Amino acid sequence: LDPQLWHACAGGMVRMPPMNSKVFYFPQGHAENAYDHVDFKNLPIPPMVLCRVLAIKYMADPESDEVFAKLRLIPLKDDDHDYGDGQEGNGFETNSEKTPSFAKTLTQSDANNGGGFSVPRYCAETIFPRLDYNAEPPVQTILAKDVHGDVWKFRHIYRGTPRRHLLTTGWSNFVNQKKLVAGDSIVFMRAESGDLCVGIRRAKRGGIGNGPDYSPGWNPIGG
Amino acid sequence: LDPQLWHACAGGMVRMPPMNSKVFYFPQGHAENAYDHVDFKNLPIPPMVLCRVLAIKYMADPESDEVFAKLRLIPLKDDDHDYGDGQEGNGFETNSEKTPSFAKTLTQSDANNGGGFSVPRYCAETIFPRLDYNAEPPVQTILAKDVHGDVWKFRHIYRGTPRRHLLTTGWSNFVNQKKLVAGDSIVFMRAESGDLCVGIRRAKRGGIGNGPDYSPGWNPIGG
DNA sequence: TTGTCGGCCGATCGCCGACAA
DNA sequence: TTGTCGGCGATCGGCCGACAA
Repeated sequence: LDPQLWHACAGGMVRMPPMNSKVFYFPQGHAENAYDHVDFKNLPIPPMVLCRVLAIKYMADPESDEVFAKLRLIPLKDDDHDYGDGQEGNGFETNSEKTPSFAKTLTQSDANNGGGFSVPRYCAETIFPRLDYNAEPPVQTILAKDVHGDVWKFRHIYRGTPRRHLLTTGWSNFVNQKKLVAGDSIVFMRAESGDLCVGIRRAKRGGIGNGPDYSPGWNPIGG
Repeated sequence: LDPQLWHACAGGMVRMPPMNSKVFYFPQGHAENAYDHVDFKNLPIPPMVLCRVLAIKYMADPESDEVFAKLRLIPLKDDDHDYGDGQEGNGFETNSEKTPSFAKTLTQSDANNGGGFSVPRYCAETIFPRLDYNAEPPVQTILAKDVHGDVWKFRHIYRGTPRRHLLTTGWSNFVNQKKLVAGDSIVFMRAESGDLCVGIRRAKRGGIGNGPDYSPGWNPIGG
């Protein structure tokens, strides 16, 4: 999976350590994420372990398209305090080689069957391929690659009074295949190759404050 | 799973040994059914083992509804030749306590989306609940339990010129849910309780002589 | 007796601009 | 600028008898 698309899907809050950098590994935090609750109090496991990042694998769930990463870590000896070996950055990757991307939380109208997708102007003008506004109506076919490399086709049209950008034909198929509902988010990104990519973020369900009422809104990524 | 429905789905060619009867177990035949090919030539396993049937479990695949059975066998000593202990029948169960059942291979018209199911007269008159032919048109709702105990609802009508029995509303839903195609078979059976039951037999696919051209036809079971 | 076909009617899908937040 | 709505035309599902094998 392309790291750029991975970061676009993960969102700006997610930072990854650079290769070969040093990180602290928290066994109990890891366990509590994977299981319900694990009591480390009586186990001979240190609360944190200084490690070096040997490998990073950017991945996406084949079913839900949700992204995650696998890190290969090797523990460093306690007395291995060579903080300044020059090879590594101390901070996180800033993803500053920014590829333009855009996320929008789906409204009821976006997710409704029989509806299209209302494309925020910023996304259409910044991320999508140039549209010929002289045509009547201005319309084009959009191809977008998802995290698995599958290509999705959409009809992109600029119409209505007042004028707005819409995805029509192909959109409802995408919603159904990906099982998207209002509150989920869609991510568009223009890769360095020029290809358009599409990813999704599922709304958190069932948690406190994550009821059926979602918060619609849009967020330029890493702005 | 009701043994009667199981036998109706399995078909008249399938006979099961009675409980406590003696059978020969063929390890290599078993292995070749489960795997591709197993070479027993250099293994210290006898070609057949005389066993006693301790238990029979009639089952159906949760996905495909296809039926199969699990037998619990215990090997008998070689010198255990008490053939005549009176408890057991020597032959197979004849399923002679016959519950009326009927199987039909689905035609293109049966399996087509948007079509109904053409009910052979014999099936409608022998298996289905009595239809009031004085009504205009003669129509009733049919409930049929599948191998999982799930109940399916069909509209059974007698119409057309010349008159014939059809399943309309509810049929295409059944076809889609069960992923039936032309060439598969459907089995109707009236249980001792009076309940109507429905099972399916998938057409063998991919084997020699099992091409897209199926052999339509109908077969009263155990006739 | 029953498999297949064309007709036809109603439901649904999905594209549209109007309108207002 | 964009979320929601009602309108409406096209498509599809699915019930029907005609007809012939």
